[in-house]
Amino acid sequence: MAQRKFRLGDLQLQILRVLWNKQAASVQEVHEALKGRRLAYTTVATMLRKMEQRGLVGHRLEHRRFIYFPLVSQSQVVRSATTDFLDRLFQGSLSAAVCHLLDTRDLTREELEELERLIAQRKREIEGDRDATSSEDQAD
Amino acid sequence: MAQRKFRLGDLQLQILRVLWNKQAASVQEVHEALKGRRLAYTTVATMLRKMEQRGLVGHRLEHRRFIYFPLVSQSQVVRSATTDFLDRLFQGSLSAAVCHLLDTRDLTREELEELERLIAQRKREIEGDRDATSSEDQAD
DNA sequence: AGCGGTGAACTACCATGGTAGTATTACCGG
DNA sequence: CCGGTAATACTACCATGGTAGTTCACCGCT
Repeated sequence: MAQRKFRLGDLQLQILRVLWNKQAASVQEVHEALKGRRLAYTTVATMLRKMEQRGLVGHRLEHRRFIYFPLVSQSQVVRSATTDFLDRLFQGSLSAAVCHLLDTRDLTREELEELERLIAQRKREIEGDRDATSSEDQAD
Repeated sequence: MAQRKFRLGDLQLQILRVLWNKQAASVQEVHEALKGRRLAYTTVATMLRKMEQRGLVGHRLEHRRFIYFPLVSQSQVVRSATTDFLDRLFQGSLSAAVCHLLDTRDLTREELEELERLIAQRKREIEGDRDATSSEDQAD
């Protein structure tokens, strides 16, 4: 896969999030959705144009207005950002990262149990995967 | 604590990593440690100087050479970068992040169990913290 | 038909990370 | 004492993210 890394800024990410949510949106709508940041309308428009140049979003014309839509999927972006994060800070080691997370975030018992649930579920999934995928039994 | 966010670039992070490992190092040494990147000596020196301006590192004079040392701890940086990451991509939700991690990284059963161990351990720690500071004989 | 509003385009500007050449300085060995 | 070497300082340049003003075109309304 190795899609070239999307190194996105804050604003770009927020804009994309709006587009992911709405599927598509005019500059107005994006600006509105981002009103917490008190940006000028033109700032949003400019950013959108820059993002289009980079292939992150596209637009179509509709009643004289540009309707922008994402060209990259949330999972693509999140995945690439995560890889980036793990590489940069933990040399790619997920467990090192989780370890740090557990040590430095104040998690409640409930949250920890939530995580346990997630892991247990995932474990079941891959067990199932292994049994179902093919007949290559790998005894360890 | 809310230490102002350290938004560090790749090179800066790598340099800091060298300094964290060695405690302190001359430009030469840093340059050497980063030879994989094929940087000019002056690039490293410049970066170090810029980082000093930002308060990330300091230096002392030793036999006419600058010996640089980190002024920020690894945990400070990692913590702030992690917060940043979680905020930017998962609106701060750790479990959303872990969830994504589990879904998109291909983890082996062993890795998952390693994570379970980490979590279980952490759970014991906070339980112990909460109602039994001295008796560590908490069976679950 | 002119006019104002809406939206897009263009341009500009700043900060920062990254990169490196050039100038300067200071020490050391012959 | 002098030149070479090694290290630092200065400066410059580029890319990108972020921010916004100005200008221009067009549409609908009075």
